[in-house]
Amino acid sequence: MLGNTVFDKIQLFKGDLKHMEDQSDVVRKSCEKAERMAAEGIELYANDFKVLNTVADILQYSQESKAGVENEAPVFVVAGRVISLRRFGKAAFFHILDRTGRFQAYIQRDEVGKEAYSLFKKIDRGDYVGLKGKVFQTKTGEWTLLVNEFFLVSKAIRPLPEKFHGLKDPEKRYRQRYLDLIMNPEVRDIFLKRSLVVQAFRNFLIERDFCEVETPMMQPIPGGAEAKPFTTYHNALGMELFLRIAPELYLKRLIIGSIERVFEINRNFRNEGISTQHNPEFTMMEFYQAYATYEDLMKLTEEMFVFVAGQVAGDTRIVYQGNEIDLSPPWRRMTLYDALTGSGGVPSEILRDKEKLTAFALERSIPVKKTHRLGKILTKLFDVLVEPGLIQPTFITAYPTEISPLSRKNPSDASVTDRFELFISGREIANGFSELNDPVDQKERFLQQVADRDAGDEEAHYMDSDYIRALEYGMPPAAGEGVGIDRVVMLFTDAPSIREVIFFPHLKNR
RNA sequence: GGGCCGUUAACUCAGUUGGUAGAGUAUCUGCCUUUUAAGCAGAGAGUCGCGCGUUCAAGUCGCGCACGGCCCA
Repeated sequence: MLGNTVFDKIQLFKGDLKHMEDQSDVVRKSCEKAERMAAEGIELYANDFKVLNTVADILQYSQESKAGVENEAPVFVVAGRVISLRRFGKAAFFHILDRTGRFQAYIQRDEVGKEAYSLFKKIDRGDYVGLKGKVFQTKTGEWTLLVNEFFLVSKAIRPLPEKFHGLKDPEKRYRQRYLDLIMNPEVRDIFLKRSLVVQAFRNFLIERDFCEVETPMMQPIPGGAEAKPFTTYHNALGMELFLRIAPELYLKRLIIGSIERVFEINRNFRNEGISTQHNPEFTMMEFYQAYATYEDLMKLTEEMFVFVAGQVAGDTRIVYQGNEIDLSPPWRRMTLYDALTGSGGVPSEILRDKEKLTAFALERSIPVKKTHRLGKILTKLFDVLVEPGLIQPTFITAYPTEISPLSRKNPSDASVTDRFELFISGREIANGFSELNDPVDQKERFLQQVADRDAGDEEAHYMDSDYIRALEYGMPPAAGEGVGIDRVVMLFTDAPSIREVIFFPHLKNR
């Protein structure tokens, strides 16, 4: 069985850990060196060094102090990883890295004493050390910690990547992200910014009385989006489960449960291709607000992005891959039909003619299947002909009802829904709509989806009778929206690939 | 799924028309108490991604496969 092979691999891995014979020469020698140190009574992995300061504390003090006051200077107690090392016999310069940054230290035998200095001589780049001392300025003016007491905190037995070129190979950067984070400061900045983006979205919604919740990641019926799900199996329940493709139907159950403003920031899973724009698991923020319409949400979205931009970039103008993007509202709005006939160049007279539209698409080698209904063909055309050109923030509205099975129909034209998608830099960033709260209409929409699925559309929605029943208890009018967090982070960090904003993007097994 | 490119020491990379594998960093030894890719002298370190083929001889040529990157669908 599959399970056995997985366990076999784990056993093999344990074996590798026990014996390091097949390691490289460098690692083998480091292991021997560490063993010698341990044999001398040196604690390689002590856990009693009490850190009192960060690199940021020292930097702040240095910036505020003036040269020549070192006598009254405070003693700092810091720890960090040695990331550079320049030895001069009886003295050395080195930089340490902690969570707040990097700082230079200077150690002299005459300052720390012979015993501590002989320990220091056994230190390698990559080791964690603890330092006590005061700051001073070197000849070149760099603020530096003059080490008065020196401790080994944790020994490394693998060398860090080369100090000047660092770690470049993208595959190694993703598989060993910790090395990427140590060696490439800009990578650390990207992920710190990601944390700020998430915090900003969260604060914005909490400020407006939204309640943050968590709904199932494992669902008996995958719903809320058109996508292929991952499947899994629960042994005790004896049932197949799906990793969620969207939280939508659960969040709307909470709206029905009178949590009238609700949001979730969490992972979705879609069993589809991997590219610079797609990871199998990605972070989505969805929020729902009772008594709001899709027009309210477009306005809210503009305000939200201005807020996030302010928190993260300090400006509503950002540069993404060479394009300046201006997030200041109001953003352009146009219907899907206008976009297609406008920059899309589709003749308006064929927009509702499936035959002619299919021919039009195939002429441009846009893959359209016979099973596709009109709405789907329109979006395929949009994806190729319009989307890449939507650099500045743009709301596209009035999506066909047949491709929007959870959206409320437009009151004056039932063929389209009160829905929008937000595009920035040629990519879909958000999707929102007035929610369909009529259980009878919803059931009919699901039935149509089931028919599509039977006709071979693997991405069509499933019938979710439990959700219909919830709607039958009455749901207030509401509007909801999903925001692709990874793509927003890409915008604010100028990242060309989604893999640059996800710590551990999925790769094939080695 | 298709096309192009890549995979050589722990890291970054050279490697000519096919002829016994190279550099810098890192490691080890010695010297060096204000360096910034510190410096000087010496030494060790490789399943050239994997397999098959062509050849007297393959890191190099051919075919297949694996993994990765970019582009296209």
